[in-house]
Amino acid sequence: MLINPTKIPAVTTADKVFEQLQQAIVEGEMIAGSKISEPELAKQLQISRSTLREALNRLEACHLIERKANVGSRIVDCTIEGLLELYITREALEGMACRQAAENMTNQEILHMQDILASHANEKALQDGVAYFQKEGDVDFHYKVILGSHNQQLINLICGQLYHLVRMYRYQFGMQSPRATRAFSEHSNIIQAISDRDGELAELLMRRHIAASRKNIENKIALIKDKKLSLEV
Amino acid sequence: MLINPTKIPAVTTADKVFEQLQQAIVEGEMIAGSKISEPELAKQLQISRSTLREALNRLEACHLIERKANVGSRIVDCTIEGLLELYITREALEGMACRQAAENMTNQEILHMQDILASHANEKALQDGVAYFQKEGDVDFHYKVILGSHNQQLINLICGQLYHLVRMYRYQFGMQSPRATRAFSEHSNIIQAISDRDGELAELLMRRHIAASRKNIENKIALIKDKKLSLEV
DNA sequence: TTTACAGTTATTGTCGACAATATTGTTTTT
DNA sequence: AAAAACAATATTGTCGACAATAACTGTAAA
Repeated sequence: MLINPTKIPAVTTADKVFEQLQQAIVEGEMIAGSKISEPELAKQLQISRSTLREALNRLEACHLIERKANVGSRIVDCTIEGLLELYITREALEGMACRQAAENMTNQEILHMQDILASHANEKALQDGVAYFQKEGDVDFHYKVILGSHNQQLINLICGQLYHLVRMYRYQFGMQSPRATRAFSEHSNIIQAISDRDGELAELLMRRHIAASRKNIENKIALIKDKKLSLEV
Repeated sequence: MLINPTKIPAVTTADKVFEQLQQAIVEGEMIAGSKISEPELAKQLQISRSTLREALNRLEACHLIERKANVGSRIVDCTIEGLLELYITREALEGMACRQAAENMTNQEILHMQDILASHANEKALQDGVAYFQKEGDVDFHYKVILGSHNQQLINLICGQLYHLVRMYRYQFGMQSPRATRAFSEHSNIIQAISDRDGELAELLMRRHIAASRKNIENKIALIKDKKLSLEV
């Protein structure tokens, strides 16, 4: 399973450290909001501070850490507002990517994507609708669409930066989508629009698909707030 | 005039070098596509290679240079495809930013933006429609909208990364928009939609505004190709 | 008791040197 | 003569040490 389709094999040690730290941050092994001590972490990883700083620079580039001059680096905090902002941004970027995919994907690419979805459908039938998201089928589908846009600018922005944050939020907030079956049919409709070369519809459906996830989250949050309120009163 | 509204005062020398190089690349002083020699440039700037590399990392983060491991850094070169991809991306991101601006801007911010436009209108009248774009009034307007979205994710992506490239392309291709007056009225309509709190319309108008620029460029390119063709034949 | 200041400590930023890798030019072999 | 292998050179990646800045602690004054 391909987690990051734009990944270039890490050759330098700074690259490897970057990937290692990226995973550690995304999966919550390094706790969000905490400060990073360069000397300590360097000793722990058995590398020099320069090499570590090289890796930290790249982590900063994909917004997984924040740096202040002469002060230091902190792992980003996951906030509700940040999560919603991320979804808004995804809606804009992936919507456009989907439109471009409808225009630019090759017939072969489309066929391949249809195959993937069909195989997911089988797995889903077997495992009663739970497997799809647990196996990152969702992420996989979105990646396929994004790459299908053939727009390097969009690909870089979404895969290179946005999606690390997306995965981080998924881990931090333990989001196993309960919307699996509905999302599956939405994916199916999107692919249909793409294969019809209907860019406008494809964008619309993708935006709805992401907006639905966002609203789902907003509802949950509102629910939690209500509960808290009722507990407090 | 505020070129980069998200700019934090550069405190460290690496920061200053970064800004210096950024400007040099954007304005074409360092020629696009050329290779960067770390030892040479470091000596030229009278800083150590480590400091230079720190700056190069940030330039890479905003896609102004490209690095290959163990090979080196090159300044990105501006291609027609890249330019069009950039406009597509802007359409998606700034369209959404505009929608959010309609939802999130304070009344005061809206009033301020209306004032700005009005003052531009006067200048324009005085200087016969040329001044607006030369004074970066266009960039300024777009910045205001983006910041007005109050969406940090969008702001970071657009101002932190996309717009350096946008400005680079403007310099490289010598784009003084001839669409000044039309763009001005488009800006006016967008502000109206924002002040009406009509997010949907605001997004639509902004997307049209950017798409119109893109199509304008596409037409020019087609024209050039035709000329070349007729010369060749 | 709180606040302001000074000295101390620790962390970050910068530097020059060394090691590893890629490129170039030369020699050797087919 | 062309291609391949090898050596020489230059460039990038990594390291440890020093300098500059910020954070902390303790002391003195209000």
